[in-house]
Amino acid sequence: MPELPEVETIVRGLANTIVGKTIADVNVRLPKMAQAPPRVRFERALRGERIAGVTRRGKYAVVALGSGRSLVTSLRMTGRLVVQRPRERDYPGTHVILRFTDGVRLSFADVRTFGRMRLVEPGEPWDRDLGVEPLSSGFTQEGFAAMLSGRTTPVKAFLLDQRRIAGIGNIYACEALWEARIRPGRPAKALTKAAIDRLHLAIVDVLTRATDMRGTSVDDYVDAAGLEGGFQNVLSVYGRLGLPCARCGKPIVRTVLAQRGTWWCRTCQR
DNA sequence: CTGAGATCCTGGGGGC
DNA sequence: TGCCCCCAGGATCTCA
Repeated sequence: MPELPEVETIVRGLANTIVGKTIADVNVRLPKMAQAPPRVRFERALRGERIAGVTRRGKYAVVALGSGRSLVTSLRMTGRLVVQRPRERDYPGTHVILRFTDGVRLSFADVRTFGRMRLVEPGEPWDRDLGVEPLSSGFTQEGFAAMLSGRTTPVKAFLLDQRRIAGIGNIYACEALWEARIRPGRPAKALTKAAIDRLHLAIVDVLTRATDMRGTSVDDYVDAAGLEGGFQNVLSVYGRLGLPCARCGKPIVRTVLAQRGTWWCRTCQR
């Protein structure tokens, strides 16, 4: 499931390969996957557009177009954005294809069809409800502490709330809480200042290390070139039910919190 | 406002 | 071996 490090890796790959290209035609095989503003036709609006840049906001990949419009893609769990050479075979489950004038294609594939591409008008505040970028200077210890204060919600549920911090998903929420030695079910407001600072540091550290390793491939994730990431080899808790905690040796447990599988160490996460 | 629960999907894994 | 069932999970919506 692509979270911030995976989307960042995809976006960097796209920035290196498709910027400057011009869209020759667009093929939408599953209409719900490709949304456009009222009275705008997705395929027709994109035809002839030049790719001006590719950036990331939270877990969204944002393709800036020459006209000032943007193509915002949410990959959800199994979505893939992959660049393909001319005549290269389509990925299984490809629902939207942008073909450039040089024959290269950008394919949007998703076996579960939860992902979405959305064409956005210039200046449209599509990311209004997204919180702070955790790897930006705007994510401070003080700001984080203020967000947590008074909240009764379990700290893990808080980390998954994209309106507060944008980009953390289930894998990195579990990993950051383990690194900070905090029990996932602990109410946000019950964290001490020391614990808040540990968690702030752990979030930045985990996301940075995972991005450096080009993300985590546990099931479906691949980057824009179709390559897997490397962080799945160094996970501390996620998916490691029964395996020994790297810190204390006790077995990792799995519980359910906020309707999500939650892996953690009962001994060293308090 | 806040939080809980349902919903969307289908490949793959577990159980028998 | 084969088949069935159920689960994974991000965003969005509804409801209390």
